Amino acid sequence: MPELPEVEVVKRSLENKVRNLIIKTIKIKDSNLRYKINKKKLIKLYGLKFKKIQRKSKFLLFFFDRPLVMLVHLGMTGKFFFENKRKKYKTSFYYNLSKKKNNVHDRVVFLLEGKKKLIYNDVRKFGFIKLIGLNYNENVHLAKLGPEPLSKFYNLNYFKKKIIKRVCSVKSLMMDQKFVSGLGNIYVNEILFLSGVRPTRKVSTLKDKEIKKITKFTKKIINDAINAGGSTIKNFSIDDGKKGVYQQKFKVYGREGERCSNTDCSKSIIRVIIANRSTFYCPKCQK
DNA sequence: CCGTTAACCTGAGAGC
DNA sequence: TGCTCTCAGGTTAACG
Repeated sequence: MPELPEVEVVKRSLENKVRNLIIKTIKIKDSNLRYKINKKKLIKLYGLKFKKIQRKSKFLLFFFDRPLVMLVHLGMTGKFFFENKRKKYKTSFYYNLSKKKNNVHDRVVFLLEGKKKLIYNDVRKFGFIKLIGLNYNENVHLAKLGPEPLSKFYNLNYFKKKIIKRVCSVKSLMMDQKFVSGLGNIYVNEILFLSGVRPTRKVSTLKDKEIKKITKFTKKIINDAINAGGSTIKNFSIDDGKKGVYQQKFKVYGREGERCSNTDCSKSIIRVIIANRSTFYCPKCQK
């Protein structure tokens, strides 16, 4: 589901709600996420108090008043609900479950003090929750991540250095979390459109000027998307006022057959498959 | 090491 | 109404 901007919005939305709350009990309603939840490990969180939440690329790290870290990846459809007596808050990107009870995909429920709840809900179960130590940078999921798109290390020189030995398409490269961490299918499509670069281009053929555009528009789009509250797809209802609206700005993603948004272009957006993912571009504006 | 493909899981929406 | 098919914001094991 979520790429860097959405995970960042979840982090910001959740942090103030759970900070300093103590976990009373954890109910595992379905342990079969991407990795089976180790219940014996997870109950180490009983009695611990939530402190800060950190985001690393598409991962969330929950810190406590003990040296333990809860590592969460939302996969495609993972989301959090926060509930208090009066209200149920959803983090953005609510998958449409309008015809069914919306709690059938609750997987893990953290019962907090004051009858508050933090609920992890995940339709497709591609997300995961793991308990790790403070040396989280050595964790297998985090150790090999490339720089974040907003980092100063993601620039022309880095890009050129990394593509020397590679023969893949620019789309595949940017989806590779070891190259740059946090981008996904939507934002890579959008970045390449604004950069005027066709997703199928082999990285060896990229000109400096094009790489500069790609890094520049990466930062712009990711910043804009965070400021827009991320993108909300298949949304049914968001009741905490934090619904993401960046999807209104999509120029190519999901727009197969529609006219290119550039005013001087009359071509239609086409869709191809790259690395098993839908890829959208304008055949005229993207060279 | 690199690139590609399939697999993991569940539901929505289109077409018939 | 119901069946079948394709698609979905991600990651990674297995293979050449």
